[in-house]
Amino acid sequence: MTVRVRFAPSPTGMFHIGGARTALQNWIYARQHDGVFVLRIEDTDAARNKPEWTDGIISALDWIGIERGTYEGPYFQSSYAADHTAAATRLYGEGKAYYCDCTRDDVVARSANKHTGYDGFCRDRALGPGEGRALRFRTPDEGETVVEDLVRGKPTFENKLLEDFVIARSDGSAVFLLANVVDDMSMGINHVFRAEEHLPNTPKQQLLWEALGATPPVWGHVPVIVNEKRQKLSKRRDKVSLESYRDEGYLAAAMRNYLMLLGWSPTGDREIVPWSVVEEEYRISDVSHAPAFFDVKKLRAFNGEYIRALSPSEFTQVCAPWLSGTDTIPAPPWDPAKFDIELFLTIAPLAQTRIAVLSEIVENVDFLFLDEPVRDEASWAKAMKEGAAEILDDTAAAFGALADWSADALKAALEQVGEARGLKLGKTQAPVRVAVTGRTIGLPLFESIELLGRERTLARISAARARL
RNA sequence: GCCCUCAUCGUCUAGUGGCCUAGGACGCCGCCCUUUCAAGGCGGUAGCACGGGUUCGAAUCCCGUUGGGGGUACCA
Repeated sequence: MTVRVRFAPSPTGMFHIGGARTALQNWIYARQHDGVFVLRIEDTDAARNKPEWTDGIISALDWIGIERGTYEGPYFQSSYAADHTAAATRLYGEGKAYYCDCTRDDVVARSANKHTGYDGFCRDRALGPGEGRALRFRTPDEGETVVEDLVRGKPTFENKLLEDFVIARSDGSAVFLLANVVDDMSMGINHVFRAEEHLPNTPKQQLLWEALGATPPVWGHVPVIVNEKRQKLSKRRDKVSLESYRDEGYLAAAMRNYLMLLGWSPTGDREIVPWSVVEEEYRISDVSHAPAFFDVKKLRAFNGEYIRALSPSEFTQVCAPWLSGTDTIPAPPWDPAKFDIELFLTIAPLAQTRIAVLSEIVENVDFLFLDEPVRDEASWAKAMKEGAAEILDDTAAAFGALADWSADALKAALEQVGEARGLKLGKTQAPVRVAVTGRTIGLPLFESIELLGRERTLARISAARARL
């Protein structure tokens, strides 16, 4: 039997990092078993779906390593609507479903408790199809439904506690529970790995598989990812879109590595491992049963390590989008004509160990391409204290007289300026750094000044001096 | 409320009855290096939720308590 897994997102918003994780889990399982990964876009909620979200899903999958062309699909659930209604009709015809004209209010009014399920009011009323009538699946009154779950064992549900749930709306369209099962059946899906939030749906769907005469798949329900308050990541409260992390400058390799580490770890005392190791060692059955917190700080640390591991040319390549801007990444503050790739290439290695996300490259090199350095008032206030004017004057004179405009010579010159006043280099460099780069922190000063050149450096020092 | 589910440092985890004086990583703290900031090196901080069993022996097995999470729609 060929393993067939699927990833079935609905295009209702930006691509969720939790979705990326389940996609990866399914992907890995398929790879490990020489199976097939199917992408199905569940676009049946017409009110909330938008085509652009579908493109977003596909490109996000691409970015994370699930490249188009290497999987089956995308299929669109909306194009199988006829199959869904046919299944609903069949269930009705076989007496496994019945029509119901109760409104939610009716049900609540009869039950006293807002959260009680449907009470079966219409079970034996033998209603036919009609206006305002939804089709409900008739669940068994006895026995239990056991879910075979690769991560959780055998969650067991008492059938009598399963309400008669709606499978088709009054307009005839199938709801998620049914459509999802019908498509999985017709697409030959035999393993379903998804987030734990779907576990309560599983007995219902399993009943549907059986009622439709098929063998249910093997399930695997992975704990959800939570925020610092230990709640499921939500689009409203939390930063969850994969795209936003991408645009901030997280590397796909770091992101996927981190995502897989939520609830799992490779053998040995290691965490940062090549993707091939993950593909080889990852076992869905080893995934932790408890929800995991999405720790951006740790992601950042991972990303920094991945960045540092890049070769110089790779580093330049991945920085490119932030150096010019894209549709979703803001353009840098400098005039594009002033950008000098040679200067960037020279300074890049100094920046590589200093940034944790790629977007930070901009503030590290902007002084080279801007006509005027940025004005960071906090930095100015911190560095331009008493004595700063004299240091700037002395430095301008010393730099101006320098025969050899090199980092070493510049450093020696500034050291002399400091020594004359009994200051350590750490103190002396501060006003100069702010005058030249605009900020109190940044790349190594003398290398930066060497690249900036004598003319621009002296101009900036005197401009700062004039401002004091 | 009801159903399902889970429980090792602040966080992500290793651990599957003796290798545990509970290991690693992120974070945090300190020291070294140092022109700022990083990086790097060294060291430190901190945990088996609680209570009962079972056993010669329990973080590991059982029961209970407490606490957390998910679900409870004619959304997906």
